[in-house]
Amino acid sequence: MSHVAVENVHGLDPQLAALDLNSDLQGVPGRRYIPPHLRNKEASKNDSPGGWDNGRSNGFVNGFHEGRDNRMNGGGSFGGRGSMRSDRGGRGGFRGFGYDNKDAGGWNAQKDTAYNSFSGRSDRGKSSFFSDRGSSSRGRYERGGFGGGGNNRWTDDSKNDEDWSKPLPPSERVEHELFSGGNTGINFEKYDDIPVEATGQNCPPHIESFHDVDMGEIIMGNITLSRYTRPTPVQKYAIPIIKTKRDLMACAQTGSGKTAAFLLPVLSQIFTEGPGEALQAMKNSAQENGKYGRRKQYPISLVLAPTRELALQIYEEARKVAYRSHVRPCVVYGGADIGQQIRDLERGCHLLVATPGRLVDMMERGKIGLDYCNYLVLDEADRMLDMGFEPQIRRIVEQDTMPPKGLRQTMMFSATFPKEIQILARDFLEEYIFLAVGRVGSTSENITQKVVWVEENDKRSFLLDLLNATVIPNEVQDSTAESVEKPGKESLTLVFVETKKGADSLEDFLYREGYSCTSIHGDRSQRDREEALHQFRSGRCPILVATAVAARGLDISNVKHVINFDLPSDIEEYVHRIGRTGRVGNLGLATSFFNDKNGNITKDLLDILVEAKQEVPSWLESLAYEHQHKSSSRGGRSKRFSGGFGARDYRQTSSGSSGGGFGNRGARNTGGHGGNRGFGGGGGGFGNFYSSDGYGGNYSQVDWWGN
DNA sequence: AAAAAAT
Repeated sequence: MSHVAVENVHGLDPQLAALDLNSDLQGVPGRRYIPPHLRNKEASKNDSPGGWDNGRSNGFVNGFHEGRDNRMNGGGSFGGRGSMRSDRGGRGGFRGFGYDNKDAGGWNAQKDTAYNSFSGRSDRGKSSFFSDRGSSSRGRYERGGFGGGGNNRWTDDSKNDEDWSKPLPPSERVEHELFSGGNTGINFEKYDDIPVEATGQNCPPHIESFHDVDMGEIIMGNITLSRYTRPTPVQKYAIPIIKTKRDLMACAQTGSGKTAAFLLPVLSQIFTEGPGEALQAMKNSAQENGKYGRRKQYPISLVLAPTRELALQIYEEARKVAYRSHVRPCVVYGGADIGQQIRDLERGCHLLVATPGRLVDMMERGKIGLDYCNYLVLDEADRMLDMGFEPQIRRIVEQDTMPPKGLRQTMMFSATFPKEIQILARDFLEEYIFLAVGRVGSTSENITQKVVWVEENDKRSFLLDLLNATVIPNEVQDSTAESVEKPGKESLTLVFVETKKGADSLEDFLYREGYSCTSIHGDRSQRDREEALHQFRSGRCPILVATAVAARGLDISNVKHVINFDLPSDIEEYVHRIGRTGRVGNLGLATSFFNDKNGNITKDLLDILVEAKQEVPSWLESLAYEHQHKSSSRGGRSKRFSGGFGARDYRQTSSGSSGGGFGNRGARNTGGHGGNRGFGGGGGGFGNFYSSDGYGGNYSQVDWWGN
């Protein structure tokens, strides 16, 4: 479901709307990159110790006050506004935005039709195909098309006998489909001094350029098409490690290019080595089942991810890296029609991206055999190995036919990796190399982090003020001249809440307030989830209200602001959430609403802020100190708790960062909950403009979980 | 107590 603003109910104050974190300093030759925490120091000094800030005229903006050009773009192009809400259950609206299939037989049917018409289309159809492309994602409905690289028929023996390291012929259409998305210009040149730790026997030297290691013709071509110029820090280290067939546990900050760090070398290896035994296994399978009948697929590589949308995203990325190769990537995940996914698998599957539950299902149905899976990747590995997922991972990796560790190559990636999970992870690794780019679990300094004290009852009105200061209502977003100057400058805001119910009600509220918004959480149908993400990505709905489902891994360009309407209860979740902004060298802003309920995260949050060189509100420092003395023992297998074992302490080594956590303990006597936490110049600056609309009282009667 | 992940 998506909400598009009915009208511009909130006037736009140009001065406040100037949040433009992806600012002019980016990409301007000859001008030095200045990280957000170092910019506009003069203004910062004026801030009260309470931090957040003085109000509307100089908050949020990090020194960039240039006004935005407020041009009309006829924003209502989205169809009948009155029907905007009809999509919640049904299938209203949205035609013309990729949902142009009139067949109402379920959303999976759309894939079929899209694919059929797609594949049936000759190049004559190209012009219309190109021209109706808004910004990026052509979307999932063509997946399984030619995108995997062109070998739609593994049964074509003449092709299988070919050298997998040689590229297949190019296709202008596929190329355009895969690579016409937003430019992922990576500004990691500035990060050469980032501390890197690579431990383990015989760790190969890192590379400085993609040309420093032989990844073959296909990969190099696709790197060029993807407009990757230099490897990011994690790629510099992970690529040679993976190329030398080593197991790997890799930790690198959000948005630092982890996906390509494993896809490039893994696919490079597959291209070099060819299908091997898997080919014969598939031929046998085909003979048993009839040439065009059911075939069990034996992927050479498996990538596991914790959410469906992340799996889809990795799959899309894999299609790029596999372009012009013999490797056909597939993706399977729950919530979508399994028959459709099976048919896609049967067209050939050499690299499989999956969520665990659906993969187990596929294995039990005999559609997937992991017997020849030589490459296993756990993305968001700490999540995949925590309590919710660990049994399923063991089921897939240890209790089936996958080659044991030592025979297969196992790689794990995450931005966070609590020590206990690292230990658990060793079960799946052999002679592995531990790689930490930056400190494990730390946040990018490209993200300006703000923590502001907001009582539960004030959250909604505060959010509105925040949005008014940082979001341009849909109707006045420009799409013309300025966009040409700064491509893709849409400003997206991602609002995290703790519960599914909370997501529904907050989206509803924002909709009633006139904002173009949508929401995503695990109780939505898969179709709605993907639709919401698409509406957000495309900028159609520049506000997305989300639960933890969107916290990890999703790479959405133009997310300028992440708002923790509710703070999460553990610091890893916080790190991943705010990591939806400030990606690949861009700047971002993260604002977190903090109150009495968030005591459990106080200490870790403080550590994170200090580590990322962010301003720390003095009240937070005080609370952390109090909390440290108050709570002592709490248990939990996958959590770190209590004082002294904070966020920074689960690096594998204990070097560096001695103390320094509490910059100024003297401040503790400000009294914790005392008056020092003001957020609007002089207590309640952001008044309760909206508190009398009948919803505040209602809200205060429900408990913390909305029950 | 919540979210996620198969049906």
